[in-house]
Amino acid sequence: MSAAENQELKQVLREHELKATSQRVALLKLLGATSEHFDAEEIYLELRKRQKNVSRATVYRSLEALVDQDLVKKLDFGDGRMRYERSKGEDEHHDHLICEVCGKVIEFFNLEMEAQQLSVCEDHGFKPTTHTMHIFGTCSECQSIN
Amino acid sequence: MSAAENQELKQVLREHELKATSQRVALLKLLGATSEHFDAEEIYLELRKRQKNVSRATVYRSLEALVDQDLVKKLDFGDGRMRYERSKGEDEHHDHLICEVCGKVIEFFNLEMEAQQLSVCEDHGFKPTTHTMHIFGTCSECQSIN
DNA sequence: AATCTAAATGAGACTTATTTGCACTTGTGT
DNA sequence: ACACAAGTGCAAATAAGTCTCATTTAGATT
Repeated sequence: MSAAENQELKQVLREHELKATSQRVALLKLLGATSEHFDAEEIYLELRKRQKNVSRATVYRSLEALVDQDLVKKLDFGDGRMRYERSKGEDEHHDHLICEVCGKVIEFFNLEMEAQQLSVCEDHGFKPTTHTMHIFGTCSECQSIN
Repeated sequence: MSAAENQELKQVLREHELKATSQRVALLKLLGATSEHFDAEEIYLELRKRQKNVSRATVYRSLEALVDQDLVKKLDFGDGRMRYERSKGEDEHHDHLICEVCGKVIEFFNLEMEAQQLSVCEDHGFKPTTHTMHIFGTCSECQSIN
């Protein structure tokens, strides 16, 4: 259906020196359509449901390529597999609240905190490249269900 | 040699309803003697060097038991294997600066940052249990070597 | 439109980290 | 000393991700 969107995604890929294969377009479309944080296996299964020809290897390789190009972000929630999300606009960095009950992930950004991080790095003469900040706990909904 | 330390560690284990086996004592002793962050394989190899009878399965199972009892902390530096460190005194929480060049891990604690985290949680009606904050980058030594 | 070629893909074998099933061993309470 | 649940060792099993290599394809070239 969304032939226009497809063209757009192909263009994005080409701008990043990546061949615009149907697999990559489908992958980008999938990640773009949701704010969920899929793991590689979920992506693989979902793509299979939609278009037959994708392999796990391609999912992994495409994800790596897209992460390299900052089109996709790779997240580690500490449960043994990586999650992926479509990168939002430039530098739209955020951290995560992760509900241990329902698994929901809430994104947040806090300037003060980022500033504190830089200050800590300075104190140690440390030059930061990236960071991960994950707060685990119970989200408001799961608290009330309780 | 340190018969006294051994007794002490056995006591600690018993207080946590864990049988004080030689393997667990050795494991605790190893982790207690250093501020390094070992992975399971390193622990396994190191214990083997010291006393013959340990298996990987036991290392993993013991670590799990010790983590459950908060005697040991399990850390995820995002490189595909878990690291372990002996828990320090009560609530002696800290976060990590991780050098991507030499792999060194620097621990830090910043009260402001912890406060900010609580404030973020409050904003979202989120009840936190734990969090991980890892800053990746280049440590001062690796910067000067450069 | 047909052709060319480096990049990408699929299938499946492989690796690495961790878990599990099960028979055997060992702390520890009595 | 004894009994038995907790703990252990071994090897086989998973799980996530990587790699090899033969085949396909996007996209540049004619």
